[in-house]
Amino acid sequence: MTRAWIDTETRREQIARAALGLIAEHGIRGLRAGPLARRAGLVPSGLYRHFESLDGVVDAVLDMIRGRLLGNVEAACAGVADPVERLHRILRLHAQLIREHHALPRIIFSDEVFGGDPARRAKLRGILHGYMEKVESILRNGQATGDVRSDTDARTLAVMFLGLVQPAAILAALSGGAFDAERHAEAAWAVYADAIRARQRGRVCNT
Amino acid sequence: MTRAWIDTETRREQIARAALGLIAEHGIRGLRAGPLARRAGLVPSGLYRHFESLDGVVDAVLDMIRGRLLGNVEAACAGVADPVERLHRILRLHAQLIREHHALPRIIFSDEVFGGDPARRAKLRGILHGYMEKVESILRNGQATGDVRSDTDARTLAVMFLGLVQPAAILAALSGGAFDAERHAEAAWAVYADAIRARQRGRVCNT
DNA sequence: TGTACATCAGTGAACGCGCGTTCACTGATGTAC
DNA sequence: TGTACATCAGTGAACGCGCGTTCACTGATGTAC
Repeated sequence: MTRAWIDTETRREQIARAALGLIAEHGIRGLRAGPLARRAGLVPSGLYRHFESLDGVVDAVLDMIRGRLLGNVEAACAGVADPVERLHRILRLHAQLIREHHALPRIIFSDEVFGGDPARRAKLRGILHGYMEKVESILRNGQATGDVRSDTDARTLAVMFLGLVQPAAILAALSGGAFDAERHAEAAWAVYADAIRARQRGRVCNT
Repeated sequence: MTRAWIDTETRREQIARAALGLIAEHGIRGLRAGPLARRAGLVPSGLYRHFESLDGVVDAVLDMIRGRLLGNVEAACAGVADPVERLHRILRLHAQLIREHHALPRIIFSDEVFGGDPARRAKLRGILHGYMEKVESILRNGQATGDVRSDTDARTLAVMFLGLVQPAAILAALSGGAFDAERHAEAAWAVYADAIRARQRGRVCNT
């Protein structure tokens, strides 16, 4: 077998990507040295040229996820001013992301990340908080301009926003794709957008 | 040390309860024979008098969860006719349940359950589906009586309902309780209830 | 009411397997002179 | 321009630990006669 001589930077990426795939298929418990190495095209012991341990790989995966999430936010906001429209685009991208990487919910909710090392837990919290803060600031912005209702605080609306995809992601993962998360996201969005929009809340004219 | 001679039925319960506690504290990976046995007041090998394997314990825990969830639904519906009020009560009970048993989200999203054995995955799916169907039927009921908007299908509204607590549960678990899931649930409920209620959707009078 | 026996919940020691990680090595790549 | 050498990505074999599970046992409880 001919050895591929690849510099550590791209190897790290390959390995992280392979890890993401493995996790998507078998959960974080499926992230084992053997299969991971094979998938990345080397031998188990070879992993340790590029990572100190498997934990290091998990960290790299988390970094990757953070990047994608924040990338989504930026992409969604680029060239769009309306806060509600921004959220809509974030939601769509998020739903797509989950379709492409079933791994996402699995990583975020895994004990590996959840229970285990406090440092890693803090890291995950940082990621979620970062993402949520973006959403929250968009909402607050909308409240300032009068596009979004002000009688509910932005944080609550932001957490609700997360709730638009999250359960759908789980149902999709459990049903093996039978449940269409993107479709749900779209339908739920209509309700949500309608609910957060500022309007005169009074009696309705039947005319 | 004096041995406690306890019949297998109550032992199974004790063990399942101990498992729930362990999972709450350390995630499903924390469900190991040693600590579990100690917590239940026996020796590791003693577990195998009552369960075939640790997998069996997990199954028992799942059964326990199913029982609690469906119990909540029943309790919430007892003596209440209004569908929206029913949902409100379910939501409150659910939020309480999560506060008392941080384990819940951890189990539901764990790979142990998620990735691993297809049979167990099906079981979890059954639990979630059962729960969701109850919610859905309440919503459909509301649509029939005209209390709930009919322009969105009940399933979508049901999944959204799950989304009211779920992200909150995760944030609470990650923040070690700093984030108050029950409080969020209540605030989010106001928005949700308002959104699902049937109303004339037309122009609004400013009087 | 006492005795014999089956059953069953408990114990500690040991087994064995999976799997992450280490180690000593090989050979390619880059660089100094 | 060729040679010597440091560096670094690769390999296979082996190690070692954690942990689920098994086993042979002990002694309590329930029951038949």
